[in-house]
Amino acid sequence: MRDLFSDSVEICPGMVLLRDFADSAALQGELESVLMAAPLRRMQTSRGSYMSVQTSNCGQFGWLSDRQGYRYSDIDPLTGEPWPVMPVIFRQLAETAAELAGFPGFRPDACLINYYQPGTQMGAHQDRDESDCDAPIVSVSLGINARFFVLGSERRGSSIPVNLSDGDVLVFGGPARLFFHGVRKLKFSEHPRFGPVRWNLTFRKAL
DNA sequence: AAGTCCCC
DNA sequence: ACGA
Repeated sequence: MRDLFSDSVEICPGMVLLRDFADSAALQGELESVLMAAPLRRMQTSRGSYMSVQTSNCGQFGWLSDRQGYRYSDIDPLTGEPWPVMPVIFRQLAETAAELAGFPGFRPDACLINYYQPGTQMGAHQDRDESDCDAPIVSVSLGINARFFVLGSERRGSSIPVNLSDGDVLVFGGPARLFFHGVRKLKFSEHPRFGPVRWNLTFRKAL
């Protein structure tokens, strides 16, 4: 497709960062529409504690966590309705980024929306609730900067730090598909359009 | 364990 | 470290 895009960095084998690849303003408008139909909520973990991030979903399937554990569902438990349709520009961005990163044919059926405010963090975890781990994960950052970190196949050990800014797209697949990763406690800063918050869109092939 | 707590 |  477009080998024209030069501002890409290989973080580790299977993990590619496309810097400022996404049209942040265009995604922002679609995001607002999605959230009107599927509002943000705070998910509970299986042991009863709450995640600091607030989440929603769009696409055929949405990621859920509650006392039953983690899973994908085609129904939003908050509204009882199917999740909002994945906007065309969301899907096209994810497919193009995956192809550029070396994962052609990616067709996401789920988009998890994570909302971070100052103080929000995401502990080290693996994305392992998808049936097809041959498909990569495409992660789009919007709003203020965040300090992302990557471990390996084990939770312990040293991490690779990655600064993620508005419009950055991180693709991880192949050997990095099941790597532990997370987001450090978000530091206060402001973005001209989004204000003092960060959004993350992660595209997956859930089923 | 996508979190919390506790000790160095 | 914990117990999933």
